[in-house]
Order: sequence, then C-alpha cells, then structure tokens
Amino acid sequence: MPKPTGPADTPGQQSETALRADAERNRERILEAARRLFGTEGLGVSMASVAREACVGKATLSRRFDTREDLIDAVFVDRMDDYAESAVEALADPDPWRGFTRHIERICAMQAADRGFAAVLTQAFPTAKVIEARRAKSYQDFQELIRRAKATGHLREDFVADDVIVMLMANAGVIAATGDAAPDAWRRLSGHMLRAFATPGAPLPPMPPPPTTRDLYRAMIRYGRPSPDTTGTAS
Amino acid sequence: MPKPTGPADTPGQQSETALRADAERNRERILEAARRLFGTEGLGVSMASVAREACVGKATLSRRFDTREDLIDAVFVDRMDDYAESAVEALADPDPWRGFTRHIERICAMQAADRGFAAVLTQAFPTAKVIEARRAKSYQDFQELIRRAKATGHLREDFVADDVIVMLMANAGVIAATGDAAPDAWRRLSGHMLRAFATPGAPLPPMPPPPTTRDLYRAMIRYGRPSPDTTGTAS
DNA sequence: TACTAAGTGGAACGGCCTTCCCGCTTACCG
DNA sequence: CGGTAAGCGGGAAGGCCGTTCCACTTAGTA
Repeated sequence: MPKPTGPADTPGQQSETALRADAERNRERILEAARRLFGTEGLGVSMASVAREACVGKATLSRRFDTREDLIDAVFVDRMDDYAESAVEALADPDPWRGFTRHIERICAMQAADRGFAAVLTQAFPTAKVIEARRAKSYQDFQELIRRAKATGHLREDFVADDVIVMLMANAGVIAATGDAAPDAWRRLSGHMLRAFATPGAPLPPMPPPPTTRDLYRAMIRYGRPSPDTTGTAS
Repeated sequence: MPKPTGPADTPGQQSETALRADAERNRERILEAARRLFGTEGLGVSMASVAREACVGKATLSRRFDTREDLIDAVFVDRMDDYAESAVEALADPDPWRGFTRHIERICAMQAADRGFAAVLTQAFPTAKVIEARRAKSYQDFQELIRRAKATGHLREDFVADDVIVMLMANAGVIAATGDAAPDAWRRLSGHMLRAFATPGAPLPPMPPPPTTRDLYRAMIRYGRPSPDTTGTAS
C-alpha cells in the first residue's frame, strides 16, 4: 500500500498521493501542451486537443485534472507568481509613480505574451485556490502602491484599484482582437491608459506608435475564429 | 410575376428575386430572432439556435442566408447607419472637440447596448458590403473630425483615427468580460480613454464612477461561458 | 377553382467534442 | 526477480453543430 505523505491537502486539485514516475512524466507533458495551447489559442481549447497535443489518451488527461479549471490552475501558477511579484517590485521602487507605471506596463505585457493568461487575469476561478491566492496578494500590494503613487501627486486622485481590472479586461480585448496580425497594438492602449491615470504634469514613458492601418485591418479580418475564452465551469 | 413589394433590395447577399409573402415574413422573423440572440449572446450563436428562436427550420435559415456573414450583414445594417450617422452629427457640432467627445461616448454606448454589434465594430467582414460601406464612410468623416478637433487644441496631436479602433476593441473586451454583472463598467473605460486623448486643459465630461468591487468580481466569475465572438468565416 | 413552382420542416449525415468504461501495460516494492 | 495495483490508451455512447436532401404544403396566378 503506497500510503505516503498526507492525503489531499494541497490546495486546488486532485488527490495528492504522489504519482508514479511515468504518471508524473505524463502530467508534465500535459502541462507543457496545455501551456502551449492556452498561450496561443486561449483558454477554451478543447480538452481533447490538449490530450492530442500531449500525446496522451483523453482519459489520462481527465484522470489527472478532472476539470478544466484544475488544469488552468496548475498551468498558470508560475505566471501568477510573476504577476504577484510585479507588484512587489513596484513597491520596492523608490519612486512610487515610476513603480506604478512600470507595473502597469509589465502586467499588460504579460497578457500580451500569453493569450490564456490574459483571460486568467480577467476571470475568477473560485476553485483554483493557487491562482486566487496570488491574485488577492497582488491586489493588496497594488492598493498600497496606489496610496504611495497618489502621494507623489502624479496619480489621479480618483483612480481606484478596480480600474486596473477594467484595464486588464480592455487590454485582453485588444489582444484577442489583434492577435499576431498587430502584435503591438496593446502597447498603444497601455500608453493611453497611463496618460488617463496620470495627473497633468506627471512624467511618462514615450507614447508607443499606433499600429499601422494595414495591420489593424488584417487583424479585423483575421479575427473571428476561435476566441472562446470559455472555461467550462466545474460541474 | 410577383410584384416588387419593397422587400428590401439590400445589396450584399442572396439572390434578389423578391420573395413570396410568407417567405418574406419568415425572413423577418429570422432577422428579429438573430437580432435578439446576437445582441445578448454575441455573434457566434449557433445557426441552429437562431432557427429555433425564429421558429423556422434550419433549412429555411440557410436557404435565406447561406453564410453567417450574410445574416450579420442584414441584421446590423440599421446599427451601422446609426454608427455612420454619429460621425456626421459630430461634424455638425459647432464645437469640434465636443463633437469628438460625444461621438466617442455614443459609439461606446452602442457597443454596450448590443454585444453582437460590439463585435461587428471590431471585425471586418469582407463579403458584407453594406456593413463595410458604412464603416468606411464613418472612418472618412472621423478623419475630418480629428483634424478639426486638433485645431481646437484639445485633442492630442499624436492621436490617429486607428486609435478609435483600438479603443473599440478595448471596449468590446470590457463589455464581453463584464456583461450584465457590471453593466456600466465600460463607461469608466470611455472616461479614461477621453482623458487619454485630451490635452491637459481640455473640457471633459465628468468621470464616471468605477464599478463596485463586488460587481466586478461577479463579472469575473460569471465570465467564462459562451463568448465565442466567432464568425464562422464564409467558406 | 385549379394548377404549379416557390417555399417549407424534418430526417439523415459527418464532424467535433466530452464522459465513461474496459482490457492491457508497466513501474515499483518486497 | 515476480506479483500487483496504478496507470494507460482507445473505443463506445451521447450531445450539439452545420449541411444537404426530399416529400409535403401553399401562395399566387390564370
């Protein structure tokens, strides 16, 4: 009877009875495949295609992660670490306003780099404990950052933490709509957003150039296919 | 020979041989059903569900509109008229900057009022002649509006027409993400965007309040289900 | 009124997805 | 080693979607 360490107390997903070596290897392959597909296609890719990409049976996938949300949780832990870390870094900056602007730019860039992650930042996954913990932590730190940034006089007084969530939703929209037809369009948005958040005299990074009309049009055409963003709520 | 009883000789789609009375009635029912479903669920609802909602057979639907794009074109003609009209109205305003701000607010509101239309404004449908004509017209007028608004000194010099497309994509993202859990979140975004576009002293409408944290969180949870935005490219 | 072609809905089909199940393989412990 | 249960893959069943075909209905005309 392999009855190793404590039973099921790791947050989030499945039983935690320590996998057999080959099983663990498969688990890893699934995570890699999912990371790849989520990144390029968005959350919402079929579980079947994840299994196919990982070269495992469909059964193996759902045995390891019985809901899509579990898979998402496992895939994006690292990214959420980076996300939470960004707020910490921002707080560490001696100039809170510079910390603020860089934080905004960093998290927008994180969204742009991974389409699935862009969605993760704008959705809540109640059962994904790990993700939600990181999100909460970042939110806390961000509140403090706001307080300090306002004290410099460069951040608008009416700015609130939830504005950043709205911004992330907006940015996700731009990223989903432009895809790789206009891969830098999001920079233009984040440039605008910083200008919206800043008070008149505040120092700002230079405004990124707009995407070319041609690229934007290509993006509008290309757009259309598979942007499900679906989560498949746990049953 | 059936007479040409104004059954809308809309360009673009199907044969235009004037439908029989009952067929025309069905066509209308399909359009109503599609308008309703596109508005609440987004483009991307299954053609089958449109047929069901319209109480016609699936065959009837695809006989009348052989591609989803045709249906979209027919459904959104009026909305696109309003859209193009908004730019005209803006040009008619003696104060170009006020015309500009109102135009921005109006088109964002149009997106918020109809989820399908929000998608239409950020996608191109090469085969949907009617829609594309209106879009082009609006774009032209908007260029002129920009020119005049810059002349007032209230619009940033580095603003370009394509910025409004990026903004529409962003707004569509917010609308898709918040749905009716936080139905006014988009106003906050448009408020930010106007502040981003304006030069320091420019007169602006008051900043809309942010959505409540509670509503935003509900939106993040609720989000996830079926926001396909898909178009089903014509084959 | 009677005829005919335009118009109809449902059945059938192929594709893709998910979930469940079952017989085979193999890692690991003794 | 060798036995055993953990782990595996794929097939079956069931659900939706979109398309196509076909026998029936009915609007409009003569």
